Amino acid sequence: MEKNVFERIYDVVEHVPRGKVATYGQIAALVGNPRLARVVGYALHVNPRPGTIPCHRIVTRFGFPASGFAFGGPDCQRQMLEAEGVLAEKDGHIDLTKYGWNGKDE
DNA sequence: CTCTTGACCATGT
DNA sequence: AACATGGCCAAGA
Repeated sequence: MEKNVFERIYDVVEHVPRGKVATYGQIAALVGNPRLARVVGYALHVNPRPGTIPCHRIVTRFGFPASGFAFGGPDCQRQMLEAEGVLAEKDGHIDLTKYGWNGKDE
């Protein structure tokens, strides 16, 4: 009995440690298929559990907030990340080389 | 019930 | 190296 893709996505997203960011592809890869990135975006789009699912920690693989981010605005996301301890670059993108979650809690 | 779109990423030309 | 298309899963019309 395998859980639905959504369940896995939420599980992985919630497992993202504070102070780090994960990319859609990373989540999708951990879920099982790196091509499921679209479903990951859709899963967060519905966001059935706001507050439980840190959508602000999920960015594209370039470190930029995804298009159409409709939970407060891209600036709001940067504020959240800074509050988490993730400092964004001057370009507004996140340094995935340092803050990019490896899929393991340190 | 079938087709299209969707917070994306990877591969092919 | 850059542009275009494919692919996966799910939900809306």
